[in-house]
Amino acid sequence: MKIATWNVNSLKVRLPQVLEWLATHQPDVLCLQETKLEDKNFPIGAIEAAGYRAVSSGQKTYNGVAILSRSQAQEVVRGIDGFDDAQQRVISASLPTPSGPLRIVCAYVPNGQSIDSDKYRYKLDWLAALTGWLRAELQQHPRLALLGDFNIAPEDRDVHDPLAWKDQVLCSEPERVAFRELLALGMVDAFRRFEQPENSYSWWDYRMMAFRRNRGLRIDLILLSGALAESCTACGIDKEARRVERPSDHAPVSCELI
DNA sequence: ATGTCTCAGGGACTGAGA
Repeated sequence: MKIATWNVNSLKVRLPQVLEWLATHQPDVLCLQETKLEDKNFPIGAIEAAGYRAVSSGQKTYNGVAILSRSQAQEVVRGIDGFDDAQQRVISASLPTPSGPLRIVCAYVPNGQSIDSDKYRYKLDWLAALTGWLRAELQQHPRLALLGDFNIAPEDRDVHDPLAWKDQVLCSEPERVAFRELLALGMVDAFRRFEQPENSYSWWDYRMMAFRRNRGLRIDLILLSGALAESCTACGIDKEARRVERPSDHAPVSCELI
């Protein structure tokens, strides 16, 4: 089965591109971030017409996450248990598979703005809460995949110009330490389990012709629990989705699970 | 290189967030 994640930067604007991508790539699961829609405005009709179910946790203007799936999502949970957060950034659900239930956690990690911002402190607190919560979730759901926009480039090879980005938000050491705390739960970065092209990124700033010059960062990730990582046979970034008319600034990332 | 895109408020543009 194929599971995927995509920061769409407004589902209202990006709906045609999302429907096109679903039709072409036929994922079993697609996690969306930055839907920027309240649940009552979610385009459920168009999604269902495309053959998918959807659960969402949205708000007006900012943030918002959703899980699209072929089969009906079960045990849907919104947010991080024990972390009071007005921002809609996490939705989780279970999906039946032949190998047993698959737990999907769709996350939109705070951007942090800059390392001297109060939003950066919020980002680090948020990541600590996510990690603590996931430790318990993994006990409950051993076949767990965490997909989303992490707003962290894990290593220098995930950055087009590591020197320019050194100690900047998305690349700073405290963020990378927080990311490694997630890995320490036994999670595996699916993308790095396979040989990949050099200079592989998932996000490029709209400005400065960044995409055309491939000046990007790899911040959209799929982390798999140990049990699931064994069954992963491929992982890749779909740069083509960044070449379409009116693209998101992010490209989708997907992986294959047996 | 504060250079693009999206959204809300409010009825043209500005500011916020990314």
